[in-house]
Amino acid sequence: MSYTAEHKQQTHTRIVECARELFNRKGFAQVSIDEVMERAGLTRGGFYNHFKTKEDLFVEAVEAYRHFNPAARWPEVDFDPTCGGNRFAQQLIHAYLSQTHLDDVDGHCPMIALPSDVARASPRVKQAYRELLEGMAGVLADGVPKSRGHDARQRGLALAALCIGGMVLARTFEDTDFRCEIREAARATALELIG
Amino acid sequence: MSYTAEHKQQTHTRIVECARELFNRKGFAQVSIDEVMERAGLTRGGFYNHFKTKEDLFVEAVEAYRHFNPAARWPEVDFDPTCGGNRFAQQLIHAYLSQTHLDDVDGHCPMIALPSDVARASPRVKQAYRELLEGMAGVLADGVPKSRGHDARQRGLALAALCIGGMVLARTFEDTDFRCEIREAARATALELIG
DNA sequence: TGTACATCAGTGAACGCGCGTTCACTGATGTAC
DNA sequence: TGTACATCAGTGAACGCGCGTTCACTGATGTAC
Repeated sequence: MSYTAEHKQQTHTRIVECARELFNRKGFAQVSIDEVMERAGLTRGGFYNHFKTKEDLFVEAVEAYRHFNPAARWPEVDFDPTCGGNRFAQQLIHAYLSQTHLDDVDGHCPMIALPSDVARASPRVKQAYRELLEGMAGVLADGVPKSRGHDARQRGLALAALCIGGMVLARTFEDTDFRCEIREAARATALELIG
Repeated sequence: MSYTAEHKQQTHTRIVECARELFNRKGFAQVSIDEVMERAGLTRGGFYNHFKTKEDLFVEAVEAYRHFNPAARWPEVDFDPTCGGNRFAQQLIHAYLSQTHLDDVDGHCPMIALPSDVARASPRVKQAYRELLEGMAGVLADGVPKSRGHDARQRGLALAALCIGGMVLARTFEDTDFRCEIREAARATALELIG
């Protein structure tokens, strides 16, 4: 029976995780399969035991981020799952636009690192990306104070655009001060909007 | 004396313009020099009469956007150069987050199309990108009502992040309704913030 | 318990292709006389 | 005005390289007996 299914699954997951990190760093097209496999401690040829094409790997790499634990990723934030929607949205904004997140290139949210790659990719990749965005916008929409009469979904999408846009721009530059300035600017306005 | 300097300059500009459009559409790495030159009505080899490397073309393509006329680009907006800073910022937000801009892939602002490419490019490309961003944030900062006691530069950067983030996200998807929903959400919140 | 075997995850050479860049050339152009 | 010439923008074949993918193979593993 050769190896166990579990062993294959572990290898598969390891490849996806290495790919996700490399795509975050360098973009989809700039990462070779050789590079991914080497990082996973394997060689080129084995890739096709796990994936039909490189594009399939892209889909799984974007999907993979959903399984991540925000509490583990942003240890400086005390995520409180029992608190109300507004408090949770505040915590998300705080963590998403944190210096920790900005500095953790491997761990970047794919929405920050890969929008232009996704724009050129297959519908399946776009779908995985959309699910991430709807998830984030949903959490933010749940945090919009009902008293103010805003369209919560609309405000949630705008807040997501502000958070993601702020990080996309901050990530683009090398100047430490400018990166931080953009991040802080987006954070201050986002927190003000959520009230 | 062969051709005039003016003739060479015209060809040079034509190549940059074609490159800018193609980079907007497909990203820097996904566009070949063959493709750019063919679009400009020339052949491969001539490229190196005009540029030392492909990266040099990238710098000029990002810089090129500064020379564009917003009134020509967004004909549905009555830009009024004599109006106050606040009105002008409103007009910019309206035009930047317009359906016209979203649909005009060739004419997209490079800040929307190329952030991840710029993040991986040389300092010169980053500098050209930063100048675009500072320009946009400056116009927006000039539009922030002074009465509210906000840090105008900070608010200008956040508004730029919201506008750019909204367009980056909208651009990522194919679903017409979803694209429009994101764009409108970002526009409504941005206009509300500028007051 | 020990051994022979079937499986298939993983290997690494090879293929075909496209790309950035180089280079020897060509021929349209402006100038000198 | 007309012609011979020098220039250099533009041409297109060629080079070297890296990539996605294929394929014949190998050898570690779990199972059957």
